[in-house]
Amino acid sequence: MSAPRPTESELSILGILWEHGPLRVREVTEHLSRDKGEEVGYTTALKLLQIMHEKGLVTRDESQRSHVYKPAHAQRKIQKQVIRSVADRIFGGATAELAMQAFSARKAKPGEIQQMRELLDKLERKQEK
Amino acid sequence: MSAPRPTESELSILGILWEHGPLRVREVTEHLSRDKGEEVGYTTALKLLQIMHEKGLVTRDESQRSHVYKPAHAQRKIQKQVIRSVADRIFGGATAELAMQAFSARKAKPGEIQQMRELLDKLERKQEK
DNA sequence: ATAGTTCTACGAAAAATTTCGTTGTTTAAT
DNA sequence: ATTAAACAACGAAATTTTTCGTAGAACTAT
Repeated sequence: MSAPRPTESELSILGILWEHGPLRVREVTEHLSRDKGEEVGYTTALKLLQIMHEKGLVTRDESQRSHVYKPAHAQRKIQKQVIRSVADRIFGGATAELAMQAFSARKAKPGEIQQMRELLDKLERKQEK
Repeated sequence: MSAPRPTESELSILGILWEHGPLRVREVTEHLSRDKGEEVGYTTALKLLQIMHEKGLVTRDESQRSHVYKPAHAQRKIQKQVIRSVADRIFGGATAELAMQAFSARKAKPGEIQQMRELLDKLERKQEK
């Protein structure tokens, strides 16, 4: 029962749910509209969430009249899935290359550089064994 | 005249063209089939390339009967575009986070770790100014 | 109670993307 | 000179994804 690959819109919704916790359709609609800079219809968001529910991409609490949705899978898991897909398509599979491009894509904060250094140290230690 | 955002299939084709140089439709078809693990029709690939040509995603040399296609934009440019899109959707815009996930996605080679260290040094020096 | 609002469910329209069949032309082989 | 193979162009079918309208149930406030 592996999760089907989310579409673009579905990824947007998952992003919203991960960032802003369990949400009702109305709230998802608002976030979606804001992110997109363009009004999104309520039933549009509803339908998307219903489909995602069928696919097993989200779970929902139906105890209240307005159902409350949350992602069915860990953010890390889906992120990794997408990274692999992108890497395979346009980086020739080179995730390290992807990582470097990503780091250069926007100005890094000092904390982020430090964090990356620590990651590198950890990876290196793991290798030496 | 900014490049329209490529679809998934279009990205796959761009990936092939970047990796294997200017190609004819037949060759693209073969790569596509191989990557996908499933036969792709010749006219399917042809049509995609024609559409990409209309959109300005590829250029082609028509001096020979079988046209030769190549990407219209630098690999780096499109890569960055996709990275931003992915980061905004499911990383809350955090490209640094995306980078770290990517680096962990597959086992890094020693050279890659070194390369990333150098990138960090460079970025840090740039910041200190 | 009645009217207005909010919600789910659902089907189907609309739009976007991908796949394919046909046609006519050029090249290659017999 | 015929026949066969390879090609571009094109339209349209097929599929996938997104958007929307409508109906009916549940809740709210008068």
